[in-house]
Formats: sequence, C-alpha cells, structure tokens
Amino acid sequence: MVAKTFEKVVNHAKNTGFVYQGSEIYGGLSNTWDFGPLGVELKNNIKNAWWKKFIQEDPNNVGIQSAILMNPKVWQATGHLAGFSDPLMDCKQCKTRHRADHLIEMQSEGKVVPEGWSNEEMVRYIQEHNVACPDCGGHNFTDIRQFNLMFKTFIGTLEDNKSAVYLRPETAQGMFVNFKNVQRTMRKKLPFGIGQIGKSFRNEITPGNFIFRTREFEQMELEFFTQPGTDLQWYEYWKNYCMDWILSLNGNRKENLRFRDHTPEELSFYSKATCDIEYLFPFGWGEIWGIADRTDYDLKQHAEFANVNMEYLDPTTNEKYIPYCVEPAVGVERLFLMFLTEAYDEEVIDEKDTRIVMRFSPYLAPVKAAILPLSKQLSPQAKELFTTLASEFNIDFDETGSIGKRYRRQDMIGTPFCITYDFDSLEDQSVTIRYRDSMEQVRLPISEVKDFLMKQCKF
RNA sequence: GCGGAUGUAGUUCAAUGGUAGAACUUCAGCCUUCCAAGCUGACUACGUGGGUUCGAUUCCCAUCAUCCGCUCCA
Repeated sequence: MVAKTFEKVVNHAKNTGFVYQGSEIYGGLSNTWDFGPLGVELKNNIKNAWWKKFIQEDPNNVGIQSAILMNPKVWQATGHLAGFSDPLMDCKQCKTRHRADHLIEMQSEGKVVPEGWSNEEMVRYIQEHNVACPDCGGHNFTDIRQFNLMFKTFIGTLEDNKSAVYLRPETAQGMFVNFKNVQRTMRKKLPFGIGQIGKSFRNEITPGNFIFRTREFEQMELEFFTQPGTDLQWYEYWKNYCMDWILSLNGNRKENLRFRDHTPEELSFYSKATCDIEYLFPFGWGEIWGIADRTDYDLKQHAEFANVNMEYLDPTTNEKYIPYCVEPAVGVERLFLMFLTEAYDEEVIDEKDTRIVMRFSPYLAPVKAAILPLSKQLSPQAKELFTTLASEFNIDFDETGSIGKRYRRQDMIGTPFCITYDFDSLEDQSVTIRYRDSMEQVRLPISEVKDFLMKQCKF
C-alpha cells in the first residue's frame, strides 16, 4: 500500500511533465532524470525560496558560485580521495563483496592495518596468508577493483594521472577554499555564512528511489563560520531555522518531518554533532537536510595542504583563531520529492471518479494561474490578460475543451488559481478567480489581478 | 556488481510463430455561458542488438532500462 502510493506519485510526475527519464529515447541512462517544464519551475521555486531565506534576507550570509572542477589537492586535503575510494573484491564462491583492507584487518585481528598499501600488496598478502571469505570461507576472490565515489575526468587531451580532476562530491569545499576571499572582499566579521546552490556528483553504488538518490544532484549548502565555542549554539540555531523554513513552505504540516540526531558512532570523524531533518517518504524515513558542526576541520586541512593562513583576527579581542563551521546542507531533489509527495492528493468524487489534485503552496506551484476564456470567442481579450500577468508569473492559457475539464487539468498540476474570462468580463472588466483548495470564487477587476497574485504567490 | 522479476501507443491493459486491439489521454472539427467522461475523425507501440525460422512482438542469447532484495554509502 505504501509502495503503491510512491508509485502513483512517481507516475504522476512522469505523466504531467515534472520529471522524465534521462536520455529516454536511447533507452535511458541509469539513474539520470530530466526535469520537465513543470519540474524546472518547481525546482527553481525551491531554490529561489532557499536563496531568499538563507542568503538574501540573512544579514550575515552571502552567496557564491564556485567551479565544479577544483584542484585535485582539495580532495586530498579533505580526505575524499582516500576516504571515498574503496578497494573492493568479490568472493567468486558466494558472490559477496568485501573491502580488501577490511579482509586483511579481520584475518589478522587488527594486527595488520594495510594503510597506504597498494592494491598489489594487498592481493599478495591475501594470497600468501590465505585470507578467507568471512561469509563462506572460500579463497577464490576476484582482483581488486578500485571503487571511487568521485567521478574522475581529465583536463586536456592526455588521460594520465597528472591531468586527472574530479567532479566535486559536495559544494562545501567551494566555500572553504574561498573563505579568505569572501571574508576580505565582503569585509565580513564572524559569525558569517557563505552559501551556494550547485551540482555535485557521487558515483553511488546503489542509487534509487526515483530522484531520492542520484549520482548527479543539486545541493544548497551554507557554511556558517563562528567563533570556536559558540558553534554549538549556532548549530541549534540553524537546525530550527531550517525546520521552520521547510514548514513554512509545507503549510506548517509537520507530521511527516522529524529531527534525528546522529549517534556518536555514526558521526563523521570531522563532526562534533550532526542532525538530519528527515521526511517520511512512502518508502520510509529519508534524510532531507543534514546540519553538521564541522568544527575547524576543513579550514585546518586547507591551511595545511595549501600552506595558507586560514586564521581570523578577531577585532574585538585581537585573538587569532581558525573559525568553527556549522553546515546545513540540503539536496534540492530531495526537497522536490518531498514537496511532490506532500502535494499529491486524490479526491474521490463518486464511486467511479477519482481525480488527482496537487496541493502545492502558491509559492511553490509551477503554474501560478491559468487563464480560461469561457468561450473561444473571448480568447483575444483573455490573451491580453495573459500577456499582462506573464511578465511577472508563470501562467497557463487554455481554451480547449469544457471549462470543467480545464479546471481539472490545472488541479492535476497544482495550479492554485484559475482565472475565468466570461462574457460579463467584456462589460465589467472583471474576471472570476477560483481557488483550487476551497473552490471559492471571487470576482476581481482585471486591473487588480496582478496585485492579487503578487500577494498570494510571493515568498 | 550479485540474485530475482519486468519491458507492447503518453498512460493502463489485451492478443498472437504469419495484418498487434481497446480504454483513457492528446490533437482537429462540431457542441458547450463555470467544474471531467456528448458527437465525428486523426496521431501514436512490440526497449535495443544478434540468433533460430520461409517468416519472430512471441522462442533463444546478449545488452540496456526499471522495480525488489543484497553489498556500499561523508
């Protein structure tokens, strides 16, 4: 039943122009998705809302857009090159997969730690010491395959290791490497934040659940730099700030949202505290937003690897220190999927008639209003209204079929307002606006429609 | 990557070793003065590549994609 609902949401998204399968006419490409005309509107609305709330309206924060390709040393400094890369081998006998270094550690009961070993050295060790498969006891492994979670590509024409670069697995490092630039040019004092919206890439072994986990995805991350010692207060602050923002876009419905603190064992080595905002998807609870206290780890690493001074001179105390950092990081596609799921509603009219209504908040709705002339004879005048409104909003114009059918089409994609141009409009220069959720109608002078939508649909 | 299942119009579902059928959707026309399904017509499909066969959408193999499980997950 639960899976059924998710299937319905996904099908509806595909059928109405929110999301298409990537490269569909070529049979698709695993786990890639294209956002259709409605999808890109929804996505942009989400991104714009975030940018407004986290960058524009917050006096402490500024935005940047950094390059996807970064100097590979960045990933050495952060540990991504080492930590994101696993030497994997499969047991040919029982078809299970293992990490070569883990096998060696287990066999030797922790006495041999193959840190820094080459693959050849590990294979040799496994053969010489007759390391067994922990699942079936067999000794028949495939060769090591290096599995790196980062996408590798090459600058220039030579595909040698000197020219290797990686697609960034997170946008965060763009903020860290620009910490000094931003602080100096924007004359920022602590605490302040640098935010960014952009694509990241991770070569996940197991993607899935529609757009929930993809290899190419878009992140909205804020790195908020604080004085050491105040970081945990800010951590709490941003947790609540993020949750409040989601709720404001979700009609304050909080049944399906929760905080989940990471247990000490779960914490990344660089993090002092991490909390996820989770949403109850039809397939289970899933992480939407990760709020992490990253301490001074990133800036320290860059200070060391790039050999630059990342210290901040506190003008009030004249102290020098490396700031701590609190990071709220959210995936756009996950928010998208959440809002899509929340909006999905089926309305039973009678036994044989059910219809799908998407109940987006007006801020998020891909189409803000549809202009519907009651008769095709009224289309020219109705089109004038379309032109006026289209300069500010994404508006639909529909003159085909019965009026009832057109209302339904708009309900199906979550358009909050339908504006009907009728024969009286010619006389009184007014139109009827029908609200999707209440089905209430108001009569408004044409000259006031733009202000009406402005009030209803602004973030 | 491993195991299992699946793959036919945009969607949901048929049938078939010899012309692939329907409903809904879409489009055109008629009708229609505020909440779908009225009338007439039109478009559109056997995932891809091989093989067996006189002939393959159907049988076989591979491949690609999707779903479920496993492995993995900064």
